Amino acid sequence: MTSTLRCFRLMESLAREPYELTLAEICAEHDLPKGSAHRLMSTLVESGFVEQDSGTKRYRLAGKALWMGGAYLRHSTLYRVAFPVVQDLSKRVDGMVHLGAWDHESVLYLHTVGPPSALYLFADTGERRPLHATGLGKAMLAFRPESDLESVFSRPVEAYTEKTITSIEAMREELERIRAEGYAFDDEEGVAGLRCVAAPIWDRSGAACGAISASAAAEEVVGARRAELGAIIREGALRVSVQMGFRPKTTNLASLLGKSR
Amino acid sequence: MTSTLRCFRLMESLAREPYELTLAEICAEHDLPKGSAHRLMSTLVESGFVEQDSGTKRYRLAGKALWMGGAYLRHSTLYRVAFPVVQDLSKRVDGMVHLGAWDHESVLYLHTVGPPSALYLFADTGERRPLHATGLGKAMLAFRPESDLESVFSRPVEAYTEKTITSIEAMREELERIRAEGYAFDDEEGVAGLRCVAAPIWDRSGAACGAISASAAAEEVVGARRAELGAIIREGALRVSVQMGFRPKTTNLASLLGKSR
DNA sequence: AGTAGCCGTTCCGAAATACGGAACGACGAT
DNA sequence: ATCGTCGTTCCGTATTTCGGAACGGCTACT
Repeated sequence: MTSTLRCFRLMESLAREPYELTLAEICAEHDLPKGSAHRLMSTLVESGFVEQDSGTKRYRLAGKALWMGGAYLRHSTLYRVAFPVVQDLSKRVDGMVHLGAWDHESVLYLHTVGPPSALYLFADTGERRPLHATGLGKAMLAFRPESDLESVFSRPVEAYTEKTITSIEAMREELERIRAEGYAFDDEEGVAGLRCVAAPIWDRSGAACGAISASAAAEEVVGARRAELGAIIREGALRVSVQMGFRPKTTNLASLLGKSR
Repeated sequence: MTSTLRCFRLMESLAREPYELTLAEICAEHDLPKGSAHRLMSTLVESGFVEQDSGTKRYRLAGKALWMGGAYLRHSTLYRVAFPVVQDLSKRVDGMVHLGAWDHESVLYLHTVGPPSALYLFADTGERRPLHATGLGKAMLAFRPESDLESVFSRPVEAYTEKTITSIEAMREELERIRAEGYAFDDEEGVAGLRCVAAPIWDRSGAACGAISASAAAEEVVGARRAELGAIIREGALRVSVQMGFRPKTTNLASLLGKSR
């Protein structure tokens, strides 16, 4: 293992709770001698991505880390194209709207816009969540090649709530339903008490590269509200898709948007 | 120079436009032989922070970079405390509200909330801007030790518009005005056509560690509107300060909030 | 179709760097 | 005042990095 990779490992542990570590804690976590850990951390500090608190001597990520993360977003066409749409959707559904990207067989959260009507607190940008237990993930998976589905279920998947779909057969049926309806419905499968509706975003090559979701407390998504949200989100996601260069095979866009509208 | 620091340098060039580079471009930019650059980039790819497009062979930042940037925000108490306040302020002023932190003698943008009434497009999280040409920067500088001011002007400062304050004497007067009014006014000093009003956030130790600003087209911030915005932003920033553990020296908070309210 | 040039990748001996145990020094707690 | 903890420094050994050169695949021009 090269020293560089070791440095990255150490830096990564600063990106997890509790976000601030002493040298001794780092040594314990990575099973390193003090001298080595100190040298590696000094290199990280010199790089500017890590800083050491002059008082507590603890190490933490520096502002440069945020800058680099921002650069990822600035480069992301998905983010740039979807940004105004997500904001618009948040207003139309008056709820929390998420934008996620397909990344290494998981959902990478790119952006979240909260409901205009209420305060919210969420800092999930950059978080990674599983495909099988999120509306975003299911929406993408439904329009991905079979191999991706199999890959997800090649290892046991975690059940986050009692409603989480954990078998590939059940998921296959669910994905069929999603393809038929054009949007995914997450019924407290990832977080208890939280329902969400999601639709995929296709890129120029026709691959489901991302998704948009609207989420709300379970009791708010009942009856006709579900299909209503579905139609809004599906339409927004398609708008993003077209801007991404996606050309629907059917010349009739209406079919993708369902019977409503 | 260690190989690790070289890796970080290469990674940083991927965080700048055009965000995607070929090996040859990296060699040219950093004056490296092909073999060395290839090895360093391979290490970065192995780390997971950089990925190589299988088609174009170009290197770019990977999702892990976003994750790490997000971790910085999740750890930031300033971000967590100010988040709901910034959102509330955006509604009250119906405009763009920025949250910035003091970081290495510049303004580090942590968060932006757009006007609820209109679409906007901004991805400035993680961007760094100078203290002397932003409302956020001036607001902080006004409540910082003199040494910080001198440090900023120890080198020639860039004039972004014809209104940018470039002399330390003029800035000293400006900061005096800010201390008297309790908020900073950026009159197209950073970007032509853009005015903004900003107020500092103090931490437990009484240091101006961040600031909040409201910005709008110059023609929207005229007459009484300026003081109106100032009062709103100042009040919000103080709310954040108190939550950060700041104890105003004056028992009378009203003095910090000015005559209004 | 042929060929020249560009680009990414692989290989290898020489040389510089990383390695980690041990000693040191600065605090804080007992 | 003393012990223990923690971060820092030092140094000989061993491993890794270094970068020139050769290779192979691709594209564009002839």
